[in-house]
Amino acid sequence: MIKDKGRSILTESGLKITPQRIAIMEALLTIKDHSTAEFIKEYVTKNNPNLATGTIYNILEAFCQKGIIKKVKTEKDIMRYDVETKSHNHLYCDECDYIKNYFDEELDRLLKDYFSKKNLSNFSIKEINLQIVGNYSPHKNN
Amino acid sequence: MIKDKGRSILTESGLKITPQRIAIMEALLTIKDHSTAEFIKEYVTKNNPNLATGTIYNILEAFCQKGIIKKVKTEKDIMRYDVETKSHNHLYCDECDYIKNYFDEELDRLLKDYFSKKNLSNFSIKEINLQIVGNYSPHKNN
DNA sequence: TCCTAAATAAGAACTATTCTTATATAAGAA
DNA sequence: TTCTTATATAAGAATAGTTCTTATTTAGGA
Repeated sequence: MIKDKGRSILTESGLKITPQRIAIMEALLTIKDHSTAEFIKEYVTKNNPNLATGTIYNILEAFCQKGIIKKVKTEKDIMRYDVETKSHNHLYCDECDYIKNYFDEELDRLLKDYFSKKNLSNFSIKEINLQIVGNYSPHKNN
Repeated sequence: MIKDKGRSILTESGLKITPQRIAIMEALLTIKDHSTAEFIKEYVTKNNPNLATGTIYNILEAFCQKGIIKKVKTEKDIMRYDVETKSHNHLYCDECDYIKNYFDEELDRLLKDYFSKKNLSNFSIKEINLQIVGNYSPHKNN
């Protein structure tokens, strides 16, 4: 069950287990898609009407710092949060602001090999994000 | 001269030539780096103290639509504007919020070839942006 | 020179996010 | 279990980058 999965992720992270964190964890795992804070708020406040907006941002930030989720920036400048931890890149639709995960191990390897050959002076690489911008059809909105 | 270059870019674009547009064009060409709207404002208002903030955004937006410049978002979520039109990717420093252009034709070719082989279903690629996030040293701030 | 659509100035409005402070609570200690 | 205390949360004010509104000005064609 998603609730148990969420709870165990929290336990492993070392974060205090609170109802708010469980609710947001559950929302992230259920929604799956790259949710905005606002969408998460809508989802979560159905059952937890008093959950404050600031708390949502606090919790999402805490999850980011523990590596449970990752921030993804959209074309339209709103932060979205990604629960997928497996290495992947993103397809950005520039019309509907939808982001789709793009898994491609071959591509990952290609890039990794490429940059390990290169030596970027004065720059140590932490991660490489490939934004594939284009047009997703049919459009999805959330 | 930069002023002439700016003016001729404007003429080619078909945009009306106004003192404000010339000033911003000149600023972009002089600063070169990925400027924030605020930095451009500071630069431009030295000689044009009445240039309104909204006008700067309008003009930058107009330039973007004509393809003269491109928007680039930083790690800290502030919009920056890039005058470089040659194909390139970006090095993002996650500490000093500096963005450096990264030119690499071999990489461009590699990616282009890779995705022309692939067939992403329901998605037509317009452009591929590689964000190379890491640590730029020494740090630059602006 | 005149005309008109387009551009600008000024500043209010907006919105995603962060901050502040008082209150509540998780979870280890006794 | 109850107590303790550092941590988390609620509520809403504050912030900041950006957009919007409206009156005024201006570029460039007629």
